Amino acid sequence: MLFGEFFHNVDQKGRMNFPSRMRDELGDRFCVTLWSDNCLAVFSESEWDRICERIRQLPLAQASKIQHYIFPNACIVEPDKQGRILIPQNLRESAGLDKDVAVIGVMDRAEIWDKARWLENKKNFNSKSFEEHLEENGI
Amino acid sequence: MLFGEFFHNVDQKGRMNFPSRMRDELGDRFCVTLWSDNCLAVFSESEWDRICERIRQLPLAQASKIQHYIFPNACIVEPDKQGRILIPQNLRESAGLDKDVAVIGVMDRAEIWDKARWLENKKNFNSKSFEEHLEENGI
DNA sequence: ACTAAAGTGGTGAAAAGTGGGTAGTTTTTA
DNA sequence: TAAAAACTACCCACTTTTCACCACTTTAGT
Repeated sequence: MLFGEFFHNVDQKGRMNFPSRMRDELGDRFCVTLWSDNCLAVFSESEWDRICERIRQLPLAQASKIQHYIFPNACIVEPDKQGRILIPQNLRESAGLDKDVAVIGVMDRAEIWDKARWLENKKNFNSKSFEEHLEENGI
Repeated sequence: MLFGEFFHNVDQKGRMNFPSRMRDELGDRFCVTLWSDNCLAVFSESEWDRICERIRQLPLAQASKIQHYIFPNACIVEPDKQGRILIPQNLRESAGLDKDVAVIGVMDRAEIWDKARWLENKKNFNSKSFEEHLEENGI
């Protein structure tokens, strides 16, 4: 289970540290791909297989759109001895990652956001809207 | 079953003592997460698993909002030998915890409030409105 | 009043995070 | 095709943070 909020930065070489707690959870290789809100999603290999399986089961027409979004913008990364990963430039650009990034745990995946964008996003989802969602969904 | 009202304080390191009676009830690891009213909710691991399961079963679009609220603002804590737990900074900030906090038992969960906010909240929920609620809900 | 439990504060070792150098490989360019 | 440039993996050194532990104080119960 992935959770928490961590702030790191991308160095001049394009490396970024990945929170150690999450590395423990994700295994020593994981998949990074473009996701909704133009953030990057990080999956463990097993979780990634599950996603692929779900996409495989979609009708071809619908699958195609999703496939074109996800797969060209996906890669497998392996942290170095210091726990850093190298995000390919096209992914960094797509997600608008510059220097300061936020890594957040979202249940079965992690997400990498530009820090400023993440903080902005947080503001829009407050306690009140949370309660409404809980109610709507009967939790 | 959790009940009662306890007052503790957070030290400079973000540690806070957790009422021993509640520790007995919650087990030796438990989950703290941001909840409604900007307070923190504390669940036993089994209770937490139940909540996660319910969220997992929601349609992806709806689940996403709730996930983004809860999971980045959640953590699993384990009391130290003195019975203290460490609340991450982002949780303390989100819940507005400074020094004095109130821990209250609410049936199947505990809640952690800033003490002043809790006392303020108590004032607004008096005997009269309690009776009205009982009546509204046919209890 | 004495004993045990609960609560508080502080310290040091280990882990995590950060920056940079170097060497080997690949890509670009003249 | 050869030299230059860019890229990346690996390694080392340093700083910062985290966490487990110890010692002491306060509270509660008999």
